[in-house]
Amino acid sequence: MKRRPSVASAANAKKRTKRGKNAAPPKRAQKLALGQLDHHLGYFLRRLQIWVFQNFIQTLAAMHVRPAQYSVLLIIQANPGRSQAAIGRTLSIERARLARLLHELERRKWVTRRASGSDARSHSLHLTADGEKALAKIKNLAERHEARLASHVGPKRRAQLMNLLRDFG
Amino acid sequence: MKRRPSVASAANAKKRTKRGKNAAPPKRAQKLALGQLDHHLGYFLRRLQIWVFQNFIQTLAAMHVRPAQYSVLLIIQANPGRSQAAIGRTLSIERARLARLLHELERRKWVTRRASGSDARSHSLHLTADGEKALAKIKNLAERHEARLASHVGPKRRAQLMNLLRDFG
DNA sequence: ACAGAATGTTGTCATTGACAACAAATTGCG
DNA sequence: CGCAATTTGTTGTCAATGACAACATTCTGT
Repeated sequence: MKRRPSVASAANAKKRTKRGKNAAPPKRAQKLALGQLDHHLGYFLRRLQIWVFQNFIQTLAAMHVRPAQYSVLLIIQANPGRSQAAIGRTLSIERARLARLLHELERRKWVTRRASGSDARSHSLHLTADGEKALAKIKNLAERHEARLASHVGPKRRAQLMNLLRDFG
Repeated sequence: MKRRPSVASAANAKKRTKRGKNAAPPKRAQKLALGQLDHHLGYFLRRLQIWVFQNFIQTLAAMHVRPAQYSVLLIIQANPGRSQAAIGRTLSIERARLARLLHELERRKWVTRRASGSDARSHSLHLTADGEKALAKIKNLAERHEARLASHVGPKRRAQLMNLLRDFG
């Protein structure tokens, strides 16, 4: 910050007013008007999405699993033997990023990549036994996360949001 | 990718089958099963949020405004003269990031930072005349974005989502 | 008056999304 | 069949973002 000579004026006399019970809250608690932001779905969508991801990451911190990794593990479990391209299409993860993400999962011995019998370019992805075990633990934590989410937004609101968001692909 | 000798087998004979109208779609269109992902609000929340932000960025590409910049401009317009700290608290933008974001808006002559009369540490933020003009254009584009969003998710669903998301923060 | 908090700045690091170039393999089409 | 275009996976790079630490300056509370 550029430091400049103080320009203190008499204008801050009102700061000395002692606050009655309906007066303004202390400065650090003030929230400002949202203006037009109040009419943008994306703003509220993003705020909740950030809350959800942060809670997920914290809740699963013990397993060091991030949301994208979790989603890839689930998709491999539900669709064993598929290629990176198929998984990337399903989750909208770009090829380059998925390749690096899978390197990490392979390094941890959770995922194997075998040669595909039908297409020598592609890998056939499977969970290892370790991967299945880890994913079981991870799913437990993910359920805890989902419960916290429900109590944060309200179970009813959570269900309504699920319905609205799921069936519109 | 590691290149290995082809292991072509007879197993791909079915690839020659000609597809009837109910047969599987071509490989590149296949979507896989979601597994447990289908029960996670965060997954669907994130997918829609990504769609919204990408559409926003594309729709406002002519003005080179990103979502975070837009939100800061709106908050300054709705609350002229406030400090960076107040704006950061409202939008949950971290101090360091907001400082750099405002440097950029100041460089573009959309925002000014005057010395605050009451607190020599803080800046008093205002839109310039240029900033007001630019924001008017930006708001027009943002309305176009919001209309596209409504036609993507359905106007009714959009309204329901707004209600669910807005009044719980 | 003085310790601790707040404000804004700069530096650094990790994650993420996007894009380009590449080798190997497959597909499509004449 | 033969060859161009496409697909698959890999690596490299860049920009945006979020997080955190250190710092000088200023304010607050007691």
